[in-house]
Amino acid sequence: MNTDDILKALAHPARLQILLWLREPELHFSSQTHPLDLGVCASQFERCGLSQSTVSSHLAVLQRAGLVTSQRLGQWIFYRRNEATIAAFLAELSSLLESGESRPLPTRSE
Amino acid sequence: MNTDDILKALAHPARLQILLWLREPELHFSSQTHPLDLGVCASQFERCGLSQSTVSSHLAVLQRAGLVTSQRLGQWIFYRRNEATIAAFLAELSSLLESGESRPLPTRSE
DNA sequence: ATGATATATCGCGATTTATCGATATATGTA
DNA sequence: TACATATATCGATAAATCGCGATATATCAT
Repeated sequence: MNTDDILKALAHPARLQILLWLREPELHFSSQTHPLDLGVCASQFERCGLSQSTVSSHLAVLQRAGLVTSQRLGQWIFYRRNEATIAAFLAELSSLLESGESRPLPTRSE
Repeated sequence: MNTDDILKALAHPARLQILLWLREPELHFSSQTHPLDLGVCASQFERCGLSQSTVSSHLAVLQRAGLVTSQRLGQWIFYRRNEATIAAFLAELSSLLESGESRPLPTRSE
């Protein structure tokens, strides 16, 4: 888990969008004929408006950062989020960035 | 709070390093003669190995992203973390990226 | 006013990233 | 085998980012 690589991977709107779409495959990719449990077909992400080759390149960046995994099934390659890496990254980033100050105690309301 | 701008700002090791240094000013900038409550002098960050102009540019990126604020005092400009924005960003990123399993999903304004 | 210090901005070259079309590779089908 | 489909890779161009020195601006001190 390389935090710098992940931050770079997230620093492009199309790549972030892909990760967000993959949070709810059944909502965004219901048109896919194959079961969504396998993942989402690479070609599905061309809906972001970029060409096939560009989308392929973005998926490679996400995969190299460890944010997604892929699985070939016949001619198709299905992509899924790598929840373990995503969770580890969020934990790491929070740990790094969060204020070191001891938090003010919550005030008791009524 | 623009999540995309913040992600881009964090996607450079020197800028991330500056934010991390600013978490504990008394630990990293004890050499500063001025009180650290004011913030940390811009020139202090040249310890990352980059030139004065480059450091100034990185500080401007952090400030435009809302991650730090600055305060002029005489010839010096003191930088501090903007804890509110940092916390809001972390909350937003977690909300966006965390696994959507059995959880209401946020909608994203482009 | 002069000079010194701190920071920002400008201008430029170097590097990286983004994007595309074309092509290569892998698989499936007839 | 030949053809179609899905994806990756290649080559080129464009755009963005990075980094620097030089310079401008603002403030302080004398």
